[in-house]
Amino acid sequence: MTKTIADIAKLAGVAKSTVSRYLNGGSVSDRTRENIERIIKEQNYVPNTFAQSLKAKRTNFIGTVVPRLDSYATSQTLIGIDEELRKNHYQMLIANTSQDLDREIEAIYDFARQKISGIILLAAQVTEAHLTAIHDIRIPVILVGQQHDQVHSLVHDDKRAGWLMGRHILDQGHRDIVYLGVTEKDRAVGVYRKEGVKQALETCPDCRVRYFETSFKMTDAMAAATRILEDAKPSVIVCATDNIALGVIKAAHLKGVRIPEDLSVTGFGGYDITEMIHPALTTVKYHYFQAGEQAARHIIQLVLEQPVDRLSVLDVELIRRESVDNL
Amino acid sequence: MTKTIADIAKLAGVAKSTVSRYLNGGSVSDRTRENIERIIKEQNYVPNTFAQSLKAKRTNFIGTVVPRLDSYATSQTLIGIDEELRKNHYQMLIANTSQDLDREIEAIYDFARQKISGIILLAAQVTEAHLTAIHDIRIPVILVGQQHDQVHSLVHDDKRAGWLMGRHILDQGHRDIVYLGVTEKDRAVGVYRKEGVKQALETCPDCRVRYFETSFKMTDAMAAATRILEDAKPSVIVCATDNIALGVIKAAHLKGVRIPEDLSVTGFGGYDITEMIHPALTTVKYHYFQAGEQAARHIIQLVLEQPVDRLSVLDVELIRRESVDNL
DNA sequence: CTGAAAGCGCTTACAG
DNA sequence: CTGAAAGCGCTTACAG
Repeated sequence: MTKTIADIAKLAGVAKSTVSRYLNGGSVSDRTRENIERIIKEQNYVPNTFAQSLKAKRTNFIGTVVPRLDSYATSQTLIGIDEELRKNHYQMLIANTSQDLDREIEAIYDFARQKISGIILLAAQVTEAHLTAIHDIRIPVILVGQQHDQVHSLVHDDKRAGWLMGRHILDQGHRDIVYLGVTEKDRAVGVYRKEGVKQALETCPDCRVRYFETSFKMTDAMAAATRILEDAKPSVIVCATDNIALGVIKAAHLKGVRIPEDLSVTGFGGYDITEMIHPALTTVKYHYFQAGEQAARHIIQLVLEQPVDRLSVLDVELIRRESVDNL
Repeated sequence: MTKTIADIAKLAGVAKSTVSRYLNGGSVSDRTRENIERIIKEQNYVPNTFAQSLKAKRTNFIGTVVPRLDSYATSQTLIGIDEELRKNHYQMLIANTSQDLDREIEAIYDFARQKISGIILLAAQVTEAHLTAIHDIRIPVILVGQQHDQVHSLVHDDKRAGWLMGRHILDQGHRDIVYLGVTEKDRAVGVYRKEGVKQALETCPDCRVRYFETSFKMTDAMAAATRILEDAKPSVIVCATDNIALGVIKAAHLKGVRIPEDLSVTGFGGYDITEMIHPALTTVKYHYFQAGEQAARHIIQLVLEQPVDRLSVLDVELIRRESVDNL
C-alpha cells in the first residue's frame, strides 16, 4: 500500500541509500536526482517519520506545557510559538494541564518519553517537583512568564508594568487606592507585579493603599469587588489582571457604581476585549505573541546547543484609556 | 545512556520478546513479571515510541486542525477534545492555520505524513480541496462545526439556534429588525444560522427585516454597526456571533445609543465574556466543550473501525439576559 | 557519485 | 509461559 524508500529505489534503479541521500540533501548526480524526483512524485511517496526519528535519534517536536487553553495570554503565546516553530520546521506539541500541578509534572515526563527535542513551559509556579523533572529529563527547557535561576527564562517586565500603572494613577490624582492581587505563589503576577505598583505608590506619602487578594477567575474577582465596594471607598481599584478588572467592573455596574466617575479601574495584560468594553480599560499591554516567538527561537537555539541568555525580559506598555478618571 | 528493551531483557535474564510481552499486557509468569517490573523501575526505562510506532504501524496521535487559536469556540472545543483523548490514551496534535485555507489543506497532508491515526477538522468552509485531501490520506476524519455528506460531521444546531433567537425577539415585541451576518461561504454560521432566524421572522408579516453582512472581526462589526445605526433605526440588531455583538455594542456606546433602551442586541455562542459585560448579552449558548469531547469520542471509534453516525447535531440553548428590551 | 550492510528499538508470528 | 528470528522503514559510515 504505502510506498517505502525501497520501492522508490527499485523503481529508480538505484540503492536505498541513494534515495535517502537525495532526501537528505546529499550529493547525487543530476540524472539520478531528476529520476528519483520524478518517481517520488509519481508514487506520492512520503518518508516515514518514525523510521527517520528512530534512526536519527531526534525529532522535530517541541512540547509546550500550558496551564490552560482558554486564556488570551496562552492563546497569543501559543500562536507566536507555533508560527516561529513552523518557520524552522519544528512541530509544536501542546499539553494542557488545566491548572493541575501534578499534570504539569506528568506532562514534562511524557514529553521526554516521546523524545521531543525541547520544552516550553508556561507555568504559573515553579516548584521543586518542576525543577526535579526538568533536571531528570535532560532536555532543554525554557520557562515563559516566570523566572528561575536554574532554568532559562523569558518574562514580561512585571515589575515595570506595576510601576507604570502605579505612576499613572498617581499622575491622575488618585490617593485612595485598592490593589486587588493574586496569590504570591505566582511570583510574576502575585509578587513582582504588585511590587512594582507598591514601589510607585511609596513615592506618595499621603496615599492610602490597601491590598486585597482574589483568584484569577472573573467571578471570584466580582465577589471580592462587591465586598470591597461595601467597606472601602477607594477612588481606584488596580487589578492584577484584565480578567480581574472585568469582574470588578461587572460588580460596580451591578451596584450602580459608575466607571470612571465614581470608581476608576485598571488591569494588566492588554487583552483585545479590554478595548471593546465600555468604558475601555486602562491597562498595561503585555506582548504575548512576541514572547511566544522568542521562546520558540530560544528553545531551538537550545536544542542546537547554541548559547541563549538565561533570562530575557520583554518590555511592556501602558495603555491609557477611559476607565481611569482624572481627579 | 538511555535504556532499551535489550538492556532490560539482559538484566532480567529473559528475552526481549518477553519484556515486550510484559509491556503490552501479554501473558507472563508472576515471577518474571515482578522481576521485569523491578528492573524497569530501577533503570527508569521508557519505551521508545518511534520504534513502537514503526513496528506497530500506528500511533496514538489525533491531529486537530483549527482555523485560529484565539477564539473562545476553538479553545473550548480543544479542551474538550484534549480531555477525552487523554482519557483514552491518545495524544492531541494541533495545527493552527490562521484562517489560511491553503495551510488547512497542507496541515491535513502533514498529519497524514506523520501517520497520525485520525483528524478532527474545525473548518469554517469545506472546499473541493478539503474533500480531495480527506479522500487522499485514507485516514479517518471528522468535521466539527460544519457538515458535509461525504464526511463524518458533528455540528451545533445552528438552524434551531437562529430560530430560537428569532422567536425570542418577536416575543419581546421587536418588529424592526436588522440581522448582521457573515459570509455564506461559512455554511453553518452564514447560511443555517441565518436561515433559522429568517424562518422565525417569516411568521411575522408586519415585521421589517433587513440583512447586512460583516466579517468575524469585532472591529469590522463595529464599523458596520456604525453605518447601520446612521441609516436604519432598528429596535434590535441580531448578530451572527457574540464577537460581532460586542462590536455592535461598542459602536452603540460610542454613538450614545443606550442598550437596551434605544437598541437591543443579541449574539450567538455564549462566550463567557458575554455574561460579564454590561448589559449582559442575550445569546444562544453553544456547547463547545461537549462538542470537543464528542468529536474525540467519534474519531477514536472511527480509528477503531467502529460505526459512527455520519452526522451528529448538538443542542443549543437560548440565554435571555439584559441586552434585549421588552417593548 | 553510488551501493551493500549494519543497525536504530521495538513487535510479532512461530516453535517449543 | 518463553525465546530466537525476522522485519518495520529509515540513516549512516564504509568501500568502491
